[in-house]
Amino acid sequence: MNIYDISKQAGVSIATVSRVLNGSPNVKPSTRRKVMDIIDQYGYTPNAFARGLGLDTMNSIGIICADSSDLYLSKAIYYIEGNLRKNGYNCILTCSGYNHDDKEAALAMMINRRVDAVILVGSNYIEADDETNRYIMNAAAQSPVFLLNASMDCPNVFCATCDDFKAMQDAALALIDSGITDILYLYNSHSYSGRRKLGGYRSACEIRKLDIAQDLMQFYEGSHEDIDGVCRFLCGLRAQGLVFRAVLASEDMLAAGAVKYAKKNGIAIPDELSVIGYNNSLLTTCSDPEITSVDNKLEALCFQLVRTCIGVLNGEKMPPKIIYSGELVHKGTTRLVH
Amino acid sequence: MNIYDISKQAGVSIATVSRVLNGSPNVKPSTRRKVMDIIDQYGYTPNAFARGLGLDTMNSIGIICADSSDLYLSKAIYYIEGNLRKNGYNCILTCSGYNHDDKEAALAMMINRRVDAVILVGSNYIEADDETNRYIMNAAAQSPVFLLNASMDCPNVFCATCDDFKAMQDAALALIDSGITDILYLYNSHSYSGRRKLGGYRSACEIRKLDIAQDLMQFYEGSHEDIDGVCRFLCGLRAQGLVFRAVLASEDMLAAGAVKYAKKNGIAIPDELSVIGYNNSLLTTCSDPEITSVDNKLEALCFQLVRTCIGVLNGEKMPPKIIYSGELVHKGTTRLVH
DNA sequence: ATATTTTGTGTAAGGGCTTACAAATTAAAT
DNA sequence: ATTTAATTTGTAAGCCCTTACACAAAATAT
Repeated sequence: MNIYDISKQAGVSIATVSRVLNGSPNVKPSTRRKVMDIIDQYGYTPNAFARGLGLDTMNSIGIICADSSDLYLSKAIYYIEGNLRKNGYNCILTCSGYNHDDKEAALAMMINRRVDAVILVGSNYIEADDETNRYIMNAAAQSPVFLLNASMDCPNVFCATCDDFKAMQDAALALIDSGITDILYLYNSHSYSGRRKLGGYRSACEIRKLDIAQDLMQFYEGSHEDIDGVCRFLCGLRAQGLVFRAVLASEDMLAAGAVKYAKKNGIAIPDELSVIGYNNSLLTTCSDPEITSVDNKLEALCFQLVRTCIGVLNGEKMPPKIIYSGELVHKGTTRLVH
Repeated sequence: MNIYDISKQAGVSIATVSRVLNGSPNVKPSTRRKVMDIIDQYGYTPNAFARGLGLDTMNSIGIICADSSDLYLSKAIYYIEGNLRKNGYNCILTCSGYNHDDKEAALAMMINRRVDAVILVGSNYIEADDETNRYIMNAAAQSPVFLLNASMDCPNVFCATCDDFKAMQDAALALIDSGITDILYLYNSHSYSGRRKLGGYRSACEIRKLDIAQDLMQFYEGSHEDIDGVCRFLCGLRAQGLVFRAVLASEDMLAAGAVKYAKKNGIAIPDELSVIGYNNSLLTTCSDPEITSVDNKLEALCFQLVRTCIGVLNGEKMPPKIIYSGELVHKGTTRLVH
């Protein structure tokens, strides 16, 4: 069943059927009705591929993320997909993993499929190195590219990011100003936002004239889900004699590991150990006590990113960068001076 | 830049270019090289829409889930997408929400886009009522449909499910057999698997000749992320005088709420209250003590579902149903007799 | 050296839609 | 009633591939 069949049944030309299908105003109401009746009767649906070929778009947008099951990224995907759908777009999702070549392949695949735009979800995607820049630029030459929680100066690349530097700086300052100086900064990503966060921590220490002991910045190499691994990792540090009275984590899951560590070792939270996480995810609520964490305004960022995307696709001039401020949400793992 | 341009540059016909592009064996090696050189030189990529039109497929598969940010569903998506990608398929993802019409619309959209198959992720999608059956059957008339954690007898519909009935029955029996009779069954979904789980609980009670007090089966209406809401809900039940010495939950998040409730009220786990969750997700590790939970073999199910899907698309005869057994993973919220 | 098979290549016909432009119909203006 | 303008419809030319079929070239058999 194709447009010719419908046109024959309705006694009109294919052009008229096409106009009806596309809601063109230049169709006599009676004709429209006649055609619609036939369409409904046969349950006809225009062939999306042919349509795509004619219009050079299938209204689909590529979403690439490293790992769609990640607590944080999955939320981003949810928000982005929902907003795009409201605007009439479909999403082609792919998980690139954290490997370089796979990321590039994912991007190339999207371009091949001729998506209208590509959204790179999660700063984990963007390693902020020249190699990455190169292939994102290549992609941007074909389709506009939108980055969530990353930043890049490149034509046809648009970003929505949380000011992680500032947010982490604030979190660190809050700890310092409540009298804690031995702050262990715990992170598990060298990604774009990972660097920004680390920078924020360092900057806070500088501002308050604290020495930044190298071993108070620890990189956790384990899986993104291995809370117990984090716990063991911290136990190890303690065994080595490292002293810290706060854990400032680049992700809630690391913070959850820190809480677990404290319990295991009979360390009182927040009296003997303060913990601050990042993302303010479900994990912060699940933990006991609940974890103080940075809300990085994910929903708003996703909303704005999609808004920008739609604008660009409609040919509007859009700002290349949107920046939101994070916010420290005080819960049970800190006792901060306000 | 299209296939004509390439053919002109390479001094061959478009048919030859097409053959090179599609890896046809009937091309002289020297010709292939000549064509490939031009293709590489211009970075040419065949138009996916035209290809789709010609082949009547773009190798894409629709994934529909209620909520891609759900801890459990997001994992399913991750596994499914990964497996499909390995087999050369792309995924079009959409979140239908829990509303009936939206689900139907999502399904219709996938069919319109002419996906090769549709995968419905999560039993939440399948309400096991006639209305749902109708539109899934409609869809199945166009493309094969694959259900994760749901079941349906319908041509062109294939399922991979965990035997939730049995798993929940086993969990309940384990509690009963360790001497606990006041088991509060807590659930938050009337979905296909939700019913199966409830059935398992009831069956266990019957087997052990326990009366099933109606108020020991409680439905939680709040959000799927509101752990505190669950906690309040249980506090409410307690205030009303309901006595229970175990919480058997249809989802880990509910179990996490139960743990929180116990702590808030100074109830010792597992001595005074046992808790069992379902899905064995990250939440079980995050909680203190860690939550005993049912592992429902999600990864294996996803693997098999995709395997079935690929088989069907290759024209192979595939089994319409795959059933795995769940497994109770003992952790800290129970002290069960083995 | 010729006939036969195998291999490689080209021509042309779709696949199903959109849309510019031409043509026909209808409405408004004179 | 006739001319002009506005509305509605149809024709045909793309969009860019794939592939059946025909034909040419090369390899093998006679």
